[in-house]
Amino acid sequence: MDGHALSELEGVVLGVVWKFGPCTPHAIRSHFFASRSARFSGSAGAIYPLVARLERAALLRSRSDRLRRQRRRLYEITPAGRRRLVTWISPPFRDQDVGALHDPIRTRVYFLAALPAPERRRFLGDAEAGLRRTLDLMKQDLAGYRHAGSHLSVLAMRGAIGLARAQLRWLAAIHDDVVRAGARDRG
Amino acid sequence: MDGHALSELEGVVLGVVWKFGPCTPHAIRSHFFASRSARFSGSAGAIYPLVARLERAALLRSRSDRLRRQRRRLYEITPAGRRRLVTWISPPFRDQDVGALHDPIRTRVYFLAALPAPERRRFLGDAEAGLRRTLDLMKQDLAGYRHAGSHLSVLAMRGAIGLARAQLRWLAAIHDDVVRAGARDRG
DNA sequence: TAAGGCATGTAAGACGTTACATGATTAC
DNA sequence: GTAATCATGTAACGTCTTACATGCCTTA
Repeated sequence: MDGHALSELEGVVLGVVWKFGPCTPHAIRSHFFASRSARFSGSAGAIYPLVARLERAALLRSRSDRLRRQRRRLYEITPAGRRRLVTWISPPFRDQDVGALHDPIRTRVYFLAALPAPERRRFLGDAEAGLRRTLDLMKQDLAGYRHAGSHLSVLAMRGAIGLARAQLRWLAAIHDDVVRAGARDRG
Repeated sequence: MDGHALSELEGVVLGVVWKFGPCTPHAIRSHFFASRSARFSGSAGAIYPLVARLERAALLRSRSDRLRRQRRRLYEITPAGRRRLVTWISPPFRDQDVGALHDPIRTRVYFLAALPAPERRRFLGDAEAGLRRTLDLMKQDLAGYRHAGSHLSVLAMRGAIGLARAQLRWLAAIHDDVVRAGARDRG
């Protein structure tokens, strides 16, 4: 992280501190708790060592603070951190960044011939139900961001919603094929 | 992995061995090398210990083999492994499986106000170019799967292509907003 | 007064990756 | 003959998760 590239989590944390700082590590964690994406949990064991690392690299700086009698530490981004954030965001993109997205449902579809036809039907039904729930939650998030005037969060959320809709369209489109698929030949 | 749930990589490997087995660990690795998804690299340091683990858990069994004078080990799935695969594929899905997909481009969009407007334009242009390249490659993969008669691979690939198209539509839709966005207020 | 949110951290472990080391076989 | 591919593995490391430990503050 000193000479090397930032990890995905390091980049996001740097971005969060830039966008919402000065803030406590706990506040940073809250963003991950609130996120629909399960990529990172925002666990203490990840965040506290990470901000310490970023501070040692002079990308963040911190000061002690006190809220009532509650001790806490406020982090903010440094000019070097700001430059590093710009580099992290900017092209060129790595192949993995613009490559195929990872989708656990799709991964399982590759092996769906391992299930008997009724189970395959249940698979598709449950996946659709789960995606619809997620979609509803994301629509609520979207309304919240709109209300808060978080312009870029609104745009990003539209992307996430577009992906969920694409997943749902795909499930509907392949339904008949899947239920009939690969009964004897492993698909 | 004995009493616990299978990791994503363990599930996929079990599925690959079921679908293409008996096969060598090297052949398993090839599937990851050929995959458009960057979730797993198929590194030797992941695969060889993993198949050994699955064999200890009696989900795979193996036998020594020889191709010319090349020693190798062929793995195939056991009945217990087959049952475990079915469980791994089947609902109920975890929240993370039907939650928002992780998309590195979208992650960066949250912080796009950190870039000046011309850089934001370049960001969108490069992302679009990268996604189009991926899309083209995936279309070739699709044709290959069709030709090979890999029915479920065709269906899965249609899902991946649908997602890439959704990403491209999203980028086009937010273009004007992004370029104007959050010049002073961090978006 | 109990529950839950705010706040900071550490320890152990799971799970990957990168890099290395070795050797046989095939295609140019 | 030499480069690429097939083939098997190990060692060191990075990074994140789970679980634990502690304490303050607010609300019901």
